[in-house]
Amino acid sequence: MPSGRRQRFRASTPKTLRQPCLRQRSVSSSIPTGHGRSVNRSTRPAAGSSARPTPARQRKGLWTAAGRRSSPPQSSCSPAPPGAAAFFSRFPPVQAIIPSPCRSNPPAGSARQNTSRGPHCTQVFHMRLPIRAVTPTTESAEIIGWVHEVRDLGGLSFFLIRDRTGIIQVTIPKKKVPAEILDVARDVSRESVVRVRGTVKAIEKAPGGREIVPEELEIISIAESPLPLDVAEKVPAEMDTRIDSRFLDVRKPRVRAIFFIRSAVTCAATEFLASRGCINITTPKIVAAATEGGTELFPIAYFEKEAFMNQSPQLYKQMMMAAGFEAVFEIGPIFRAEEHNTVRHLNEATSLDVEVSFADHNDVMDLLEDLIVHVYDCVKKTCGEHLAELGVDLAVPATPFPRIPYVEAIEIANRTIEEKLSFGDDLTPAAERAIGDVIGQHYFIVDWPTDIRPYYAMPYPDRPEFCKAFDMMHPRMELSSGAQRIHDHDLLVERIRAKGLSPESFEFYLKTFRYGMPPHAGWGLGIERLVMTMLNLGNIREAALFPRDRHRLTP
RNA sequence: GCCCAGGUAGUGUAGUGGCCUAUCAUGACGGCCUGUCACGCCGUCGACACGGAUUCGAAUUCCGUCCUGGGCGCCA
Repeated sequence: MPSGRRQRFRASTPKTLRQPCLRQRSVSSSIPTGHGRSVNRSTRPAAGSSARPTPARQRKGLWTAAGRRSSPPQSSCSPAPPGAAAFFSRFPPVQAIIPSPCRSNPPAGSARQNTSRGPHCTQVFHMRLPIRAVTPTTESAEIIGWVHEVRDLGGLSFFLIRDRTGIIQVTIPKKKVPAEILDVARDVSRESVVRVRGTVKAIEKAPGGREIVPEELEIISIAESPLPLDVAEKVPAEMDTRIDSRFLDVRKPRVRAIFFIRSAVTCAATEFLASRGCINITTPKIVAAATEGGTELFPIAYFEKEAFMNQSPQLYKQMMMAAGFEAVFEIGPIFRAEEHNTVRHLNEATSLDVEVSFADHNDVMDLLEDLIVHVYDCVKKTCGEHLAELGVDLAVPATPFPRIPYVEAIEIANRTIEEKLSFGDDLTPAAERAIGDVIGQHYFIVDWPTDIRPYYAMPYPDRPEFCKAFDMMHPRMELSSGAQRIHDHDLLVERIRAKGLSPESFEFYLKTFRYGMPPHAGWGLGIERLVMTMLNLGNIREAALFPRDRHRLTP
């Protein structure tokens, strides 16, 4: 039997040193769990009891604690992310770790007024301080976190405890702490969840200038050993291994930083678009027909009908122009059944889609570049620490982005690439990189040949072989594509036919063009690509929590 | 889908026919160690993807299967 297994069972025995007041608090009567059942708290093993808590019993105790809800969640009208504001309001220094749109400032004093616990806070754990909040001047603290590293020097041992706010050192001078704490410390494995309460000492030698000497130490959830990958990053892991155990991979501060920043990106984009009058919509992801032909669709069984996963909200956001919403946006998943296998493609991606009435392609390009700048600016202002973790020195792009006609773009590319492009070719990745090297910043490619753009792109009236379509490029790759759309019903039908598609299968869409359709324009932007290029990530899978690619369907 | 490269302890690697009962690191376990911060030192543990073939002899060569990474087409 592996030694790790043996250790796990030994560590499951209750080894908790509690103060009398804490004992009292933990033996309250049955409480609602918030999960449709009640759990009697007194089932938790008493300190020093000889009862062996099974892993199931341990989890039960956790559920009890985690499920407790003293009050309904606060309204989400608060500018801060729902839930997060209340949860962190007691610890103002920590708010900085939750990226929030940079224009949103919580009302002064709100942190102090709101003393009720947030929806995630619990009775048992409400004394817990985020690790960030423990400073050299803190007198005593109770923290809960994961065991990041253990260094046993003999008479002295160091435990690094990590939560999402940071890492703190817990120092155990073996001759000075109670034997019960030593017993627990001996059984702790890396990545276990532990609760530590103790005095805080300002020590220059310790990380963050402070450390905790424990008066209580409790294993809340033991981690099996060996770990599927090394969270402390002494040994690297390959992408595949990392995704197999993504929940562990994301515990790495560096990986976590990517997703904190991604959250800031989507929050900032949402806030920006709302401030420009765009209405946040949600459109169907299960659809009956292809949006624009071309890309492959994932078929699904929909009762007795044939259905597909949506490849783009394109048709629906245009329909909302006919609905008179005038400006809409959506951040949601898109599905592409293409069998590509590259570092910049996912089969399930996140798209930020925008559509605006009474606007042309130039108007929405202006909007897009303003959004990019706003998002970069917000990330730079609110995510400094996460950027530092990733070693990224973020430069906010300058506007206006150069707008290069397609014809010029292929000329630029042809100066350096081997396989020359001719008119009517789409840009190859090599061409994108060649142009990116010349331009050196975000840019647009405009005035595309009508033939290589979707049917809904508006041709120029005076030279219909070109259309009012554009791509927005990062020097490394395409981030967004958009266009002014055709709003004339008959022209649209003509273009659908010209693409070899059947207008009949688009009737639900075409119908909206017959009862008053305003001129409109819009674009779609890949969130993973935006994050990938912003943070200079080598693989788009780094920017998706649970990437779906050609071969991966789990986790 | 096409092309290329791979699959060796939990993780990351070395190893191109006998020097391999397989290297190094990390890890786990045991021991020593009171200021570590990738702690250090000693000892122990743990692996050649699967099936077939060639050979006196295969981690190494060949064939097949499964799996993975990257490039391309296409796209965001």
